[in-house]
Amino acid sequence: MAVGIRRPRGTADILPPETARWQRAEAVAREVCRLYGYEEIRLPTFEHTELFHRGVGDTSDIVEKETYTFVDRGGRSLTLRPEGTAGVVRAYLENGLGSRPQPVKLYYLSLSAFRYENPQAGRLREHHQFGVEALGSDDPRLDAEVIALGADFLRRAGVRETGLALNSIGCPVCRPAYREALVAYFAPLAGKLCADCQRRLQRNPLRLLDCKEDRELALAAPRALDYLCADCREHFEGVTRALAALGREFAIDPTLVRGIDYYTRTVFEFTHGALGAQASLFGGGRYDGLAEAIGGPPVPGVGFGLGMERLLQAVAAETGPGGEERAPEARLDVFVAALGAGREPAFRLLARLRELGLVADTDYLGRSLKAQLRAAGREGARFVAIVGEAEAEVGQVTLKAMDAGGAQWQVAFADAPAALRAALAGGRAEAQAGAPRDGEVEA
RNA sequence: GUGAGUGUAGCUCAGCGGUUAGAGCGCCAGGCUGUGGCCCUGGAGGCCGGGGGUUCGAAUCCCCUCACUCACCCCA
Repeated sequence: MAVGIRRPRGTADILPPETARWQRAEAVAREVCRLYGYEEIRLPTFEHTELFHRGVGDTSDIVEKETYTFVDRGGRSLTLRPEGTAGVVRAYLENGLGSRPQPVKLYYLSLSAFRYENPQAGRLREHHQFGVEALGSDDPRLDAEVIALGADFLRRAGVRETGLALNSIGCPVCRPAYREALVAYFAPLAGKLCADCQRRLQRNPLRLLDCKEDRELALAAPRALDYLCADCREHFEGVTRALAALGREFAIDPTLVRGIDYYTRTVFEFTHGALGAQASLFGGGRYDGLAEAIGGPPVPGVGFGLGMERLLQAVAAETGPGGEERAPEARLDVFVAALGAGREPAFRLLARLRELGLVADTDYLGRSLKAQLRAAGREGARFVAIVGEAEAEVGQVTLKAMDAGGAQWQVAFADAPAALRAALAGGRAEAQAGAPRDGEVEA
């Protein structure tokens, strides 16, 4: 209200203490990736528009009506990435990662993705994804590994109430037949289909299964699994066997197709009950044709993308309202309170404490001692170092414990850092033992 | 792109035709010429989202617009 310019629709400012929750989730993601042997990749935020048209697909809703596309000053058509996979595959090809040991296993973290959508719960115009891509192998065990990695991440991040839906949508060999079967099934029912579905019948019949208008129709439709070629059937069985070997539970959902065109064979999705209409926590699958589609040699791949905002929403829902509020405060080892002539030496002390690795801060508002102590308490300081007129005169520092006892003693200015370090390391008992007895004052 | 709901202090909200628009929390200060938490007192902070209209008079009623929320579509 106070400012004239506000953030664009569908974007979010992420402030402390919310950023701390992001950092915790990100730390978990890095750790899980490390265990599975995935390394981080960072990519440009925008790519040539062509990449997404050929990769994600012209007939996908994402490219058809949700991209942020612009022409730069050099006349190039560029697009803010709507997802992460196409860029990863492009980078794999462009940087010759095919000549590294295969498979190449990569992850990206809090990668921003842009889609021109109407915002609602769990949906933004800019959101952030944690994703994983394993390139260079079509081994079904790799599909299972990617799924297991995602599941482990969810569990460690604090999400338990989640379910895995799995399906296979075949490959270029078997999909045409399935496509025809779908059209044959839906065509006589065209009159009953919604406007969008009328169009899908022509352009992208698989997506008819996605329609929420009439679940009965979709559930009764021919199933992709029944039309798989021998290779795809074997692959799918391999995935389910591998998941069983890993002890992972899943439910086969014949209507699961997903909205991005590059998927082949395996598709999967984790859903969570606390996300409103946007139940999908993360989704992914195999994309063996993507590298070729964007002009490279055939490179099989499998991966997923996970929405960080939705993840944190799910974590918050499971932690409970109280737990979410109780974000750990930024603890301070020492608050340096300064008054009058003490301000110069106090500022030097502050720098010295930080050099020693203590978390230290001071007052920058010229406040009264009372107010500075209040600030110290608010920031969770364990000790306060007071350097006022009196201390400055005799070259000493008053140290005060901020616990219930509030013990207080004085040390020479030069000894203050060591005394504070000892007090912090040993707790209050040692702190007092190390302090001159006659210097102690009861609060 | 479509539909519904909501816009009042930094936050959560009250006020819903009638003097200078309020509370709680938070922030700052005082109560104690230098001692935190609890308490008390005070202060700062609002073009009542924006524009137009109705009216003697609009935060309040009407219209438009923008934003937010939820939902459709689709996705993370």
